[in-house]
Amino acid sequence: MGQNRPLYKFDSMKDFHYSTIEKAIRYIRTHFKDQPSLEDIAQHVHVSPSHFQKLFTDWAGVSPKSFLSHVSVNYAKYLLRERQLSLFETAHETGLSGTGRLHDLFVTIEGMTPGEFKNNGQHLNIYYDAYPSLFGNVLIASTDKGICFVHFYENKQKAIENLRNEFPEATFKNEKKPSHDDVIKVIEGLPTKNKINLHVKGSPFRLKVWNALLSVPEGQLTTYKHIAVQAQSPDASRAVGSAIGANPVAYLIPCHRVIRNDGGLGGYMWGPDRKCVMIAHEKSKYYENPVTGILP
DNA sequence: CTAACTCGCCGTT
DNA sequence: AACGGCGAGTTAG
Repeated sequence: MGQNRPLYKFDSMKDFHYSTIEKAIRYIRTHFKDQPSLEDIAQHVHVSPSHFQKLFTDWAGVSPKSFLSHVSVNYAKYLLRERQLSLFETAHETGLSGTGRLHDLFVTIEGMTPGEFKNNGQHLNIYYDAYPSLFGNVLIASTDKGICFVHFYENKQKAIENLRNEFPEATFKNEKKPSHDDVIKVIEGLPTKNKINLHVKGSPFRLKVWNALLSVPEGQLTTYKHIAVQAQSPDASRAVGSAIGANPVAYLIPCHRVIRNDGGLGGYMWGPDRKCVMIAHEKSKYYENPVTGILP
């Protein structure tokens, strides 16, 4: 399984890696029934098989062949079945044990005060910068109370615009902060030095939903319905969907760990492919080969 | 037995 | 009043 292995030698390689990997994953998802060979996949992403093999293994920690078994429609269904057996216990027991690599438990939400909320961020200093990450480029921003914005992006200017849009009256400084590095660490599944604070704005209902998400451990899945129950609105699955979609801090509030009750992947703000990659990658750290024997 | 469809849910804009 | 990152029940194959 090998966790904690260095994933890259150079940061600048990350983005190239990710786009190649994403392309490969997309190919695998749409062709999984054909069980494409290493050659097939490598050819599709225009890389030599041997190079692709290395690239992929460096990125994921498992070979493409092993990885293939993670990504399929049946995979999600399988997880769902497994989840039904033990979700309550595992989520709660593991969630509170504090052992292992449950970074999300170290994340706490501090809602914005009504004032900050209403003023659109007036008198708020916001420090932001763009970073490459395991799952593509991210724009990270923080106030002095905590992280307030994490968006994956294709177009940097657009992303910055979204950020300004979120807090129209705030003062922005293009400046790196130490807390930003912790965010990257979490995204890469590595331990962080410090506890991470979130400083986000949202209605009481949204905060409830986001808090519920924080109790979903890394590598596990839950459903919109289940979150609705936890938020004490058991019939509000759909509203939960919108609330999750409005999550301003990607990955830290793990909206990628929520799938449909029927086993479907569900939507994702930053593309279903990316969601699928995240799920598969997290899962691959826990099981070497979880679905052997149940593929079609 | 699945896959598509319908219709109800409920917090936001 | 309309619109979703949804779900349960129903129907068509």
